[in-house]
Amino acid sequence: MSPAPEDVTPERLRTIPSRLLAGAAAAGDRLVNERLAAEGARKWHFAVLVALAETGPASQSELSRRTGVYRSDMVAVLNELAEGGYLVRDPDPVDRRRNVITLTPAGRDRLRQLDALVTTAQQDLLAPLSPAERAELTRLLTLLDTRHRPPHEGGHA
Amino acid sequence: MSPAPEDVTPERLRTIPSRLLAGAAAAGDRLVNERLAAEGARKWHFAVLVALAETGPASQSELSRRTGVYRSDMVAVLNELAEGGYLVRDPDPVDRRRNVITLTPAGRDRLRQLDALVTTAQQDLLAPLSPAERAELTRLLTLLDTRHRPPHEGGHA
DNA sequence: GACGAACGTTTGTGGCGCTAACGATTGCGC
DNA sequence: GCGCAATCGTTAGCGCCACAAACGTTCGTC
Repeated sequence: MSPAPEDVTPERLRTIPSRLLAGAAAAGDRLVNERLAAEGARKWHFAVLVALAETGPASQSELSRRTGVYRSDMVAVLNELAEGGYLVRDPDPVDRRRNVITLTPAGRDRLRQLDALVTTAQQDLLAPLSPAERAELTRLLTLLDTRHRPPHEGGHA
Repeated sequence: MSPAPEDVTPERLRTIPSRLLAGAAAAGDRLVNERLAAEGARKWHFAVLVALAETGPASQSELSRRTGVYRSDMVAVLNELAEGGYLVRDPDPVDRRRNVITLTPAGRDRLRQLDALVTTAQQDLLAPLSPAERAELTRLLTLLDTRHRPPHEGGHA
């Protein structure tokens, strides 16, 4: 026990890293969401489109692992994207438990559109920082993220 | 099958600052919450206790501004803390619209207890970083936070 | 005395992370 | 072959959190 009577630092709340992180993350989410919402999209839509564009057609559970969206919630996201004609969901002939999700040309266009919005949102978010500071922040956050990863999804390509 | 030249970089999802921020913030929140939950508390309880300890008795709306908890949600938080005997809620004699929230001795003890938990959680969160990196991260996050503040609540105390 | 604003409170909404369960299918051990 | 555990997509639901809307009370001001 360390019995310090008046131990509370002034401005204590503003110095707690997890609170600072939460605040900055909220600001980033707000920026991204309001821009995507203007086009009727949410960040998950973007994440799924990126994942599909990066490595081609994939199953839902693979998309779930790569984007961080839960398989339960992935269903609705894919429904919405399919309604917009941005992707198609076909049963996998080689494994009939799975669906094969494939990006359509419209989906590629949509991705380019949303990507532009997300990119400018990032610039606005990081506007208070110099280029060197942005790079350093990104580096530090990547360190934290890779170190504090949820259990599964380890190594393979 | 090869995508367009202007297309997405591999690992694009892992390089988006708002996503990195969200991931790190989630890790921090998870660490803090699971420790506080072990004592039957949540981070709002801690935030309110800190605010009260820093500047003494305050009204609910003032606590709301200082902690970032919405006035609507503040009600329940104060109810829970009052049930535990950590603070008392009295009508303000000089302005009968307000309540004066006052920390009890038990509240001070509770604060010390929770503060210890939160502090170790911060250490675990920042464990992957060197002391210099932790300071730099805190500095950068503070810059982002102060620059991206919600509208109201400008300067004075 | 009327009016607009602030305060505390209740109620509701939507996003998000996560759990539980279920039917269909698969691969594995035997 | 056959049973069994695991995987996949899906539905339903919970809890936390940020936030909006509305209401009665009270204050300040005119």
